[in-house]
Amino acid sequence: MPELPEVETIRRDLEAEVVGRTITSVSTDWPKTVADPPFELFEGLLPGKKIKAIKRRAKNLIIELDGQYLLIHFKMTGHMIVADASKLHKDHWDEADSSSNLADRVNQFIHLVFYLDDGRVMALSDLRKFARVRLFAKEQLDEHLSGLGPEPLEAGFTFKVFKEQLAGKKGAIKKILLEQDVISGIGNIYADEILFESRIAPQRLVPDLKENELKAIYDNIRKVLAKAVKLRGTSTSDFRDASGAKGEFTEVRKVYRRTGEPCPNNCGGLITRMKIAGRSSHYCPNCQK
DNA sequence: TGCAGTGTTGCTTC
DNA sequence: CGAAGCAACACTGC
Repeated sequence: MPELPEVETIRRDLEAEVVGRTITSVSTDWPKTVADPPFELFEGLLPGKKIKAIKRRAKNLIIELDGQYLLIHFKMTGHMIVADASKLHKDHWDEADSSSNLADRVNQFIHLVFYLDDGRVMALSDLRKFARVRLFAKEQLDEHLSGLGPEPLEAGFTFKVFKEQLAGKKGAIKKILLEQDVISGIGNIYADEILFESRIAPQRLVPDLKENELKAIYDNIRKVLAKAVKLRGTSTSDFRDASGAKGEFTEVRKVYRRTGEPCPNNCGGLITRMKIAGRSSHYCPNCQK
């Protein structure tokens, strides 16, 4: 789930908690988590590396080490936990926590652990095991990120840039908002929320959108994402911040996963779900035209 | 019980 | 070229 607001929440937490620490060792129960280099090499390269900074580009978290960069893409269910090492058992991934709430049983889904020099760990929890970690030199990192579209919350993302990015696009606006080379960082939750706030139906084709409609979408991309960052993300499923807390956008989201509920605009319509480009889209057929 | 559905992305196929 | 399907996994909910 981690989209821009969730990855940014993780980034801020890690920046506060682990910058300046040195990695003492690494451990895994799912070596495929490390895509490059192979884990046998990876685990030998990291001990002794100091964490210099924590950055984010699109939905990627970037941990800057001495001259190298750890890039983590969380895909569907990945997130980072910082805790005292004593909270992890030696065989922590074989131990089920007592909580009945699946997503709170963090230990069970930890697949990669960075032990730190202050007795804590920085751990990747990932129920579905789709997350991937890569270790890069600067040039490789830049190359890896080179195809991404603009960061929607940065000053450079103007209405003019937005329209340039949409030039030549022919598909449904919902589908285009999810394309990371058009705008980076938006996923299924926030695409639905942005279109609801903009009163635009998700299946509307980009070439048919009028200037004022494009402006509404542009404004709401920034408003919705900024609000979600402020509220530390959405936890309709497993997302947790580095301390294990849920994101508060979950409570204020208006359409995502609210199929059948009354429209929050009190228009009398019901939130409807439809598939667009293979993805669930939630919207109010009454308000969104 | 079984199976469709789930936040992402990239690869394959047509 | 684009669009669609699917795979990578594990769990939820109908």
